[in-house]
Amino acid sequence: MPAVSDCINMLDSETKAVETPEDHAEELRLWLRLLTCTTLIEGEVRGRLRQRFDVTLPRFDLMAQLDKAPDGMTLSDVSKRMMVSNGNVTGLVERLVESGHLDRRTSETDRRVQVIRLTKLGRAEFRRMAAEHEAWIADLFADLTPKDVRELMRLLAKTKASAQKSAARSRP
Amino acid sequence: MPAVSDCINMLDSETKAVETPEDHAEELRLWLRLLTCTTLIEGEVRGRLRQRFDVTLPRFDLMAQLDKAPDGMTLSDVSKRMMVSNGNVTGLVERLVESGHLDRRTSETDRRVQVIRLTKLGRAEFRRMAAEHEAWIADLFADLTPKDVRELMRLLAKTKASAQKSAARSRP
DNA sequence: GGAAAACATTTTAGGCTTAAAACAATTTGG
DNA sequence: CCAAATTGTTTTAAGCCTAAAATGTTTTCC
Repeated sequence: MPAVSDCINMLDSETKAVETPEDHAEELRLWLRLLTCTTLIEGEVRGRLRQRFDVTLPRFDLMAQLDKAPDGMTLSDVSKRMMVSNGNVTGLVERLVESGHLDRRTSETDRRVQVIRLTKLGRAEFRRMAAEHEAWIADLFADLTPKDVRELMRLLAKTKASAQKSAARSRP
Repeated sequence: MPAVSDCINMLDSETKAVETPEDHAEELRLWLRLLTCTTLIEGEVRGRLRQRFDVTLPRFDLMAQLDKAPDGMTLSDVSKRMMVSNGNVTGLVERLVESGHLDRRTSETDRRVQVIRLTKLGRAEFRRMAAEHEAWIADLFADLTPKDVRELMRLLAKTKASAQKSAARSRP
């Protein structure tokens, strides 16, 4: 039979991970910095889009998706690509159809599906905005060298893969 | 007097930046990847907070700010730290006071100012959530080596500085 | 001292966002 | 074939978020 002191030691050692949890302060700081960068840039782009073109960022993002898909996309496609909820897309599309930027029609092969496309107006306006938008992004990242950009791309790819794995683990 | 062909060449050369704009596709891709990473992680954290603690991410973020400030913060401080609008904070605080997590009082030295603090309940609940939250973040970044983390920190610091400079340029 | 500027917060109006439930159409498997 | 599961979208209820205007307070500076 172990002595009392042994029991205490065993307990301490067994529960160590709980009592003195590992230090993940670095990862936490990294996450906060990542979030700060994104929030900063996103806010800047949002403001410039509003001031310059009187358009919201979500509308711009949706149009950007459609610009890459001349044959149109389904609402589900858009929702997955933009990583937003289905209901969100429904509302966004509604307003963009209303303003004449989007064309929405029910698929002829599957009546559940709505296919949306940019209208001529929508495409023209998007192209005009996209050109300036690209210049803004270039300016926001202007202090990064090409090497910095490559390195960030690599590390963010790794981050994305890591996060996706973690997300998959959390819902089997 | 220059020949016609010279005029054309001059025109081409002078308008080159407009006609064949510089290629900033790399920066654009970087921005999209940055945004994807953040959205992915943010969505994951949001979902886990909701499922595990029935709390929203903005509430958690606000409580995190206050946990670091035992003497409380003004609404403006919070608004700047969280990089959200003033009105947004007003609403968030209202709901957290309502639920008993926050204490709000008018400053005695400046009657414009509202000072908010975590209540005992608020602090206890936050600490409980924060412990798990830190583990989630560690897991989401699990595939990054310590060197990756350091390098990302460095590059994101550079990115933040670059974006802040660009933002300052755009509103003198 | 008092008008004007600056500041902190709230209000307003509109849009964005989500999760969950509801609905509609298609596919699947007995 | 047809009931059950799946898929695509919309609806609902609640909360988040912003920009701009409004309100109340303090500071500045003639």
